[in-house]
Amino acid sequence: MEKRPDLNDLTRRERQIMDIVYRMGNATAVDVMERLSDNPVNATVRTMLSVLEEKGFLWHESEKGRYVYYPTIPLTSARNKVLDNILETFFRGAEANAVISILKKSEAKLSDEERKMIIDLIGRSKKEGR
Amino acid sequence: MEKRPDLNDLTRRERQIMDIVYRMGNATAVDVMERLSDNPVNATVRTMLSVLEEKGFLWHESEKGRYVYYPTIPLTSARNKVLDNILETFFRGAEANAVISILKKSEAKLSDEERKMIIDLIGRSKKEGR
DNA sequence: GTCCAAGTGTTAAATTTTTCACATGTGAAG
DNA sequence: CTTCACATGTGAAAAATTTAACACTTGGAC
Repeated sequence: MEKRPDLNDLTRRERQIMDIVYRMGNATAVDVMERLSDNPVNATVRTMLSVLEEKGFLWHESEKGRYVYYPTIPLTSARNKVLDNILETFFRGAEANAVISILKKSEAKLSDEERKMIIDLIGRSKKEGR
Repeated sequence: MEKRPDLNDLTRRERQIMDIVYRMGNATAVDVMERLSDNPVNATVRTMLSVLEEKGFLWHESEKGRYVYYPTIPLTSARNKVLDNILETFFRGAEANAVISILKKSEAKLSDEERKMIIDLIGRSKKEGR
């Protein structure tokens, strides 16, 4: 039975690396190395990338002789997963705080559509809730 | 120079334990042990709790001879920190998706005040943005 | 084709994390 | 005040993570 990759099982270093890959969309060993604050040696990073691939978190394609790594779990799934997690452990019953906190950070960036969608959701909650 | 505790520096086990403590508000060794899915021995958990205390993530008080552990970083700070992190690495430019995703999960749970506050924030963004 | 800079895989060592056995301390009941 | 169930602290082994040395490939410039 092959275990499905779960972002919660990552070790510290693995997590740092996956964060970089998600942030960039894809990444080579050099990309990752450059962004790690404690400057590990290139070979080190490559080993970790291989490990992550073996564990099923990454896959790569070879482009002009260098490997470009991509996450196997798509960004959108990954972020919903992690969001669920922090809601569950840090925001139970305080979801509104999360929403408010995010909105404060991104005030000016909402499109009209997004605004509408959010207001819709709130309206619906008003009807049902209390 | 004493380093300030940073939730991003946690090892895997440490993170599991801190999650439990945050979830419960406070916790004894037994509490933690019971909630760890792979049933480590009691002494193991206690060692980890000591380590976490030494690193500055927890403190304890003794209550009828047993230690009750509390996070040093208050829940509200902690959750803002982790929220920042995931917004940064997973939701850049897609903050609205985060908001929508949260609202869908907590539709009925908003108080009138919260609803108002959220709508306010959205309104403000409308004025400034575009 | 030859060369070189820049890749890669592998293996083993170094370090860190995690585990647990064991000795010791403590509160409450009798 | 003795006892016992249930705490705690510690030290050292075991396991896991992380590092890097070394040997081998590969693409592109010449």
